[in-house]
Amino acid sequence: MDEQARIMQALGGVSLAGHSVQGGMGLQPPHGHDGTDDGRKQDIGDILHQIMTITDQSLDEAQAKKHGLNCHRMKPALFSVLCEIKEKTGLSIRGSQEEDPPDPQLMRLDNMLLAEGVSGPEKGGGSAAAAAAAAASGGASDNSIEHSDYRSKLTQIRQIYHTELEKYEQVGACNEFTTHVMNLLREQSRTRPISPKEIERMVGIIHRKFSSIQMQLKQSTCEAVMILRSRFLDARRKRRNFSKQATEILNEYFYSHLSNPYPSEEAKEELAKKCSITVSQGVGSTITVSQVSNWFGNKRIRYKKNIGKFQEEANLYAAKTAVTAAHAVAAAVQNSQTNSPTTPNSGFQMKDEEFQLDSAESKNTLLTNMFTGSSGSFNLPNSGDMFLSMQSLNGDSYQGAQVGVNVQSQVDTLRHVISQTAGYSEALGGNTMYSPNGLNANGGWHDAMTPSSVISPTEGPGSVHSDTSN
DNA sequence: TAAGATGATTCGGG
DNA sequence: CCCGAATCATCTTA
Repeated sequence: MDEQARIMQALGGVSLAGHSVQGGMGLQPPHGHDGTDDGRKQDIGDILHQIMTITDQSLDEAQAKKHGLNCHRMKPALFSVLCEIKEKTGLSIRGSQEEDPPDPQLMRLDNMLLAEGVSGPEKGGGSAAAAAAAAASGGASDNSIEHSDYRSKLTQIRQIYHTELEKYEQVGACNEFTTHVMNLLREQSRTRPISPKEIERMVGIIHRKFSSIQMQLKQSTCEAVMILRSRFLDARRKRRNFSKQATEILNEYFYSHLSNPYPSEEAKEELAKKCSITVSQGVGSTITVSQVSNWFGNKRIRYKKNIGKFQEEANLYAAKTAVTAAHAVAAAVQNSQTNSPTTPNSGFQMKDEEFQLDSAESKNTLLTNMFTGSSGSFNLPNSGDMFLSMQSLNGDSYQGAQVGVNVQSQVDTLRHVISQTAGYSEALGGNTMYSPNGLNANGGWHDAMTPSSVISPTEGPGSVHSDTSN
């Protein structure tokens, strides 16, 4: 290696200048006055030349020459000179490289591979990978398809990594190579001085080389994992719109609980299930609870941000819900008439007079009183606000009011049909779905408590509950 | 292809 | 941990 080159250089220095070998055993300065010196000089120059050119020759030739040199009468002298040179150059060599502290980068890589479940315990790697994947996904996902995909890819990487690593570690490529080099050095030690320290150093170099290969392996493994991960995350980020039915279900719920659009955990689950059912026949994907949460989060914020934009949608769903509720009521009528035990709308009787109230505010207050037992302490907009918003945004107050009236009358007629359960009363009496009644002056829902135990009118009693506000 | 819609993510607050 | 808000990235639509 470079050391050899250095020695060669030193030897070259001997042949050219000769000063560096002053005092060498039996060797005289090349510029001595003795006639005999010329002959020796010639000799040495010859030998050195042979040595220098030995690498240019074929193996056989070199072998032969090597033997010749080995047996040369000047060999011991030259050898000792080389020893001396080496002694001197050795210092600089030694100074040039030592230190071998645990590489911080290597440690980082190791840690990462361990964390990613690549270099961890062999068999349990799957779970580690899953954990890593779960961590990567924020722990809130159950998209098992992508998980398994990710895991299998990770396993692949892991396998490649281990087989490669084995080549360097367990199979002992490193040791093999080391012994080979040591043999070579032993062989060479006959023609040139090789100290144990030097061998040690050589071994060190080899080990470093191998560990740098290992490092590269780890590095590229890490890279692969990172790429895989980013792809995985990208895939997660890649969104697909929900199916129309799913959106409809969510919207129905949202607008029928507009005063408090915070579905409980169970409600979310139920919605997710419902949406998944309708979705699955279309696309085949499922909607998770967290997706429902996302949806409601987005919906709330966007609705609040621009109520006008959603007014039409709100009206649509209000009407739709009212119609659905009408069916439900009709069914309830039948049920109550037949006194069917399957309908849980048993005891709770709503007084008609309570439904005669026109003001949304008083209605809400009343409902609140009814269900919470407290006097309306929160800040609700009056019905004027509600139509005002429609007016200003639709540019047609009459139309907006008309819709409200239509729904209202529809609801009113329904109200008189039958005494209602709490759920129906909210669906009808508290039919705030087409107005932002739930929003207080600050634009927040938090104060607008709706009657507890709200039941989605589209489903009948006891289906999706959303009561507790958060 | 730009603009708008929409699902997902991130961040700070309670 | 949930929420609102801001933002990102993709999908849809005109």
